[in-house]
Amino acid sequence: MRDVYSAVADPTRRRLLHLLADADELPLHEMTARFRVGRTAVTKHLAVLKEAGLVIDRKAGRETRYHLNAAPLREIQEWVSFYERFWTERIDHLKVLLEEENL
Amino acid sequence: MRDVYSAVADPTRRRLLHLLADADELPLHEMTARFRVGRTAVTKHLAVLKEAGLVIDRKAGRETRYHLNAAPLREIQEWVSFYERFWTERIDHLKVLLEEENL
DNA sequence: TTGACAGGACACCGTTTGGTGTCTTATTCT
DNA sequence: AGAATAAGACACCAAACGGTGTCCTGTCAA
Repeated sequence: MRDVYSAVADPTRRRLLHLLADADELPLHEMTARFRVGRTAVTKHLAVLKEAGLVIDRKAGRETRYHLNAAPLREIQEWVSFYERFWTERIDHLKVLLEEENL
Repeated sequence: MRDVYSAVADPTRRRLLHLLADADELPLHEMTARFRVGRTAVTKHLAVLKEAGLVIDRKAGRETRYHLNAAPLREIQEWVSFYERFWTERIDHLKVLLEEENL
């Protein structure tokens, strides 16, 4: 099983997730058509996403269809939400208030 | 400048960010002490974080002190929040409701 | 002033990554 | 039945990555 952070680190893989977000289910060749890179490369990216649990694939005739599974992204959301307080501008005001309180 | 997603993809770099979140400012040697890897490796990781704008460094005497700058993480938060609706269980109920409405 | 400490700057190395091309198999269409 | 399409399975490659060790230069303290 693969780390969800590194799965999402690649821009091509993020684009793949976005395509799947709009389409519910897509066959490999249809996705490949929207990229400059070849089929083999796209297959590899989808394999990485699958290892991270971000996509589910099933065979339908001669094509392999992929489906989004966003659940593992929760880990990233929770992780990043921890840092939320650091970019809120209110933090500066709070700092001042706390300093005043300590005096 | 470096992609914030790939900057955060490495677990060691995420740990570095967490250390800085607790400490406001830390010199290199103090961070190195908390890792198994050597100083050179830690320096490289901090360089990556700096390229992504996630840390700010300044020289103080013979030590280099690092400070967290979480702002670039907003991009990740916004990106991941787009997928939030996919893991909310209410989405299933909404789907059913929309289907009923279309009939 | 001499030694210890902090860290920049390299050179180096094995592994992973993102990509290619080719061959083969299974499925669909005519 | 025969052609075309979809995709798995390899082998291969250059570049990036994460790490090391070594050398050199400032800076602080005895």
